[in-house]
Amino acid sequence: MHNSRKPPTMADVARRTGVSPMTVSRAFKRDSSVSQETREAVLLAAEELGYVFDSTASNLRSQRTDFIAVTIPSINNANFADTVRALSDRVSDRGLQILLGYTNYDVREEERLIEQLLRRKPEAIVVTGGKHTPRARKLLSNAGIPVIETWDLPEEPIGHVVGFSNAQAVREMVDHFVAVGYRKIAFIGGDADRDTRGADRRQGFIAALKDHGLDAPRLIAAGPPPISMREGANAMGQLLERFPDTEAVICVSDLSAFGALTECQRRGIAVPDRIAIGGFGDYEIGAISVPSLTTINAFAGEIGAKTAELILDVLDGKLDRPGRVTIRPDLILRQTSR
Amino acid sequence: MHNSRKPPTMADVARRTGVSPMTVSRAFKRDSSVSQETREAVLLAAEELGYVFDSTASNLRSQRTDFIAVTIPSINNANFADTVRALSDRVSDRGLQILLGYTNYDVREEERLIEQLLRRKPEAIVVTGGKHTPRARKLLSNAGIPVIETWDLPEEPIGHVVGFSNAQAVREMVDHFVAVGYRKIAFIGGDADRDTRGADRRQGFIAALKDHGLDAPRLIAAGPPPISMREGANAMGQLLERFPDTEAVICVSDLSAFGALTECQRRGIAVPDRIAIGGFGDYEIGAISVPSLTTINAFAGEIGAKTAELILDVLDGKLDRPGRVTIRPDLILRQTSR
DNA sequence: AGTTGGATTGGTAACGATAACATGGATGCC
DNA sequence: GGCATCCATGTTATCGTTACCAATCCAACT
Repeated sequence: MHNSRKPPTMADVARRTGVSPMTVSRAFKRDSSVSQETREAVLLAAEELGYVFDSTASNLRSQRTDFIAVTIPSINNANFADTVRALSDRVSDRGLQILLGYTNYDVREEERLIEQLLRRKPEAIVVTGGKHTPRARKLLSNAGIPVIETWDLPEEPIGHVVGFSNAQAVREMVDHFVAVGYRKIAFIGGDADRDTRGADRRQGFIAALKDHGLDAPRLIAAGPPPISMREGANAMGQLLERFPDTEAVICVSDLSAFGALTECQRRGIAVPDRIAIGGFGDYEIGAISVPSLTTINAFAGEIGAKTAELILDVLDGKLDRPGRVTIRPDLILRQTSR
Repeated sequence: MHNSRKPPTMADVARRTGVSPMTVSRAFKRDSSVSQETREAVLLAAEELGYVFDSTASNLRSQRTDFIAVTIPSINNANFADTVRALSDRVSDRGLQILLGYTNYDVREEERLIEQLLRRKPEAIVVTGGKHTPRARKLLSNAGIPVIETWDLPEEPIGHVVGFSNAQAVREMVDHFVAVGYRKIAFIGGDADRDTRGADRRQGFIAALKDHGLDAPRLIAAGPPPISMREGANAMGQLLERFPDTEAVICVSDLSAFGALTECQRRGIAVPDRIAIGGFGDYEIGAISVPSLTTINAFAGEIGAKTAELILDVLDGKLDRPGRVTIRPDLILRQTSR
């Protein structure tokens, strides 16, 4: 019943069923023209033989892999996970599979990853962010497949875009904070260059303060991305020591914001009465923590969903020029701020 | 400079370099015997032509894909993400790439996913958990590649195992809780059948209570997995209403435990004085929350690392019989319990 | 000088599915 | 009845790389 020989091929299934290999091939496709009867016979024979469809051969001959390549900065981030999940859910029933890689928030690693992914000949490639090495840009441009940049609004997109302005989103939080009376506002974020979206948020923060004619910005560098809760807590400690009169702090993500909140709790500092806290990303923790976190919802899931739609449209030929889907982040006011 | 023709192949690169396609192929491999001079010439020509190595052809001819297939219940879970990250980091410098899929905590979906992944002809397949449909078991057994079950200690493993006993881990927490004087202990978890590791934890809980001769267990079903913070909070609300005299509660994960903690905070219930809380998984939130969470560290990263080691050993022929790596979870006592 | 051996390169066939085209038979329509 | 049409199936060649084997070259040695 079990043989330790070579695995069976379509030819074997064909022989057993008494049809041609071509018919077996058709039986394994969804919409191809095979009689119901024949298909069932083929699939039965395949199951009996323990035949497993060989994508590698199919990929080469048909020049289709049904892969959608996706790069994210970190696999361990609920925002990006939400995007990937929504994307995956919406393309998977079309037989497309996500081929995922992560860059560790490093454009050099992103370049390597992109090259590696393109060798697999995906049908489309989705990258997080709009900043890339020149070679990465070139690789993407020449790949001959749809390219979608997400989580950003690059000025010179490579192809399609589904994203939002990180700077603008933070600016709106600053506007609100100023409107309700906060003046001495700080920012907790990562080191300058690694996390480009984090850097954009900081830029937006600095620009907004300037527009409001406020103090020189109080910036706390919490270390290389991703900024953990722990690092957010440490950064809050630094902030309280270096700028004790700070009235509000905006953190690069809800994770660091929560860390900052806990540091205040440990020190007996009232939030938001003594200091207000704002986060970014609308992670679940921000909704459930006590007090709950003021934050910005960037609609991570919707980014994935819209990206999926866009990809399907392009692959169906329904969209022949670069698409640009702009997401409008929502400021969510909760208990850590007025 | 740019042509909208067909993408170049190795033959084009060979022609431009003045060598045979075979030599081009060798130039793209790491250790193959090509003179330094030739290799550089080939790679230069390739770059000039914008040639991108075609894995699909390579995969078919060499019968190697360098994929490691991995199934996890959810892409949005820090524990599994840690495992995948450690695994990925350790196999990627050997040129192996993770092919990731998620099952939504459903063995039927797992079966579908496993079949889909096996079609891609991975070098090995890593599955989370030790419970599968009969057909999934058969697919894995017959795949002819190393199979590694993780995050569990199945009694009849399919192949290799890197994991721990979920039941035993929770049992040890119960033992501790009983030792320090808690008697009325509850459990917050998911619906019975979906999350098999969660179900094992509940089983361990029930068995441990019985061994200690305690009350009928106070079980709160928080809904289908994954149990979110919000669901943990709701479950805590239910628990407080149905069993107001409960002294301690063990939650299926740190996320639900944190939700439960916040519910106590909202209701002004002292933790741990009025009720103690234990979690599972040692998520970052448990270490940083105020109060910090008593939990169980299952060494998610180490599971990934050991799995990687095991895979590399098997692929190198250094291990010819099924490996079984047992992880010993750690009980971490923090502020939500005595 | 002749032989051996290692390093480098080339020629040929094959991996296993399917695109493209062809065929036979049943059905529909005037 | 004759012809067009459609459906189910078969035949052939091919996708682009690389395993396998062979050939060449040069240095080192007897």
